[in-house]
Amino acid sequence: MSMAEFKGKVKHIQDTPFGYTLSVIGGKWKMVIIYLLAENGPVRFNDLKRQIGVITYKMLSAQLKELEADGMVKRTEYPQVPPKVEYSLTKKAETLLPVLEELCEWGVKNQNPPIT
Amino acid sequence: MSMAEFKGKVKHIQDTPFGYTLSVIGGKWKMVIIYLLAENGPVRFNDLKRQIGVITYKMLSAQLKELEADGMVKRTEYPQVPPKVEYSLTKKAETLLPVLEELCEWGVKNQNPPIT
DNA sequence: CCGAATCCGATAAGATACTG
DNA sequence: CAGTATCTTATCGGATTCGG
Repeated sequence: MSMAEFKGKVKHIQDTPFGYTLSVIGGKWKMVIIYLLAENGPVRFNDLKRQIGVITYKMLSAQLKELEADGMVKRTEYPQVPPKVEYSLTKKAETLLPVLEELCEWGVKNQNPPIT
Repeated sequence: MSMAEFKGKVKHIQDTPFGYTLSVIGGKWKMVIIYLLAENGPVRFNDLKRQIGVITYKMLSAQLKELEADGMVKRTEYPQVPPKVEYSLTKKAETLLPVLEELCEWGVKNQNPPIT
């Protein structure tokens, strides 16, 4: 890598705080999962799948694992038969809810806007 | 209108205002594109590609088309050689910027949190 | 030349059967 | 019930090509 290649190099979005936010909530289903966990409290795996509707087991499992790794979702396993696992939001995730509310409000205002 | 007001009323997330918002900005690169257009004003195709860094021509082109179809991005073509096309945000997209700003602030607060 | 479409191999996502 | 394993299908990345 030469000096010339560095010259005028733009800072990549991935390295910004905004990029961090996107890495945490930018997955295809992550905001939906957070939205539903916020509404319906601690919820079991299959319930969550039913609420999302079209997601597959594999995707839900993967997204939950990533959200857990990023400290957004808490996984609670109850040692019983049949197994019971509940997912809920962490405090960190709850600090994001007001912003998601605003995204929701933006949707209300822009989904079927009056023709002006 | 808040997220909580939809509790128990809607079966599928995609039919809610929040689902609409996600359909508009939920694509893999869409928030990044809006963010960069907001910061750097009208910008040309290849400049935008350079700023994003890792995106391919194909993806950038597709995402811009979808954003344009959703009324978020304005495409201005200048009839000259070599071709020049500038992309900029619409007023609709600008109403979303305060929310994106909050997502950015959330990233600032949560990217490298103190160990507690 | 710049913006963008095309072709193709690589990768991610979907469907569903299966296990502890 | 809560996930995995496996196979199929759709999407994406990268190079190349095209059109103005």
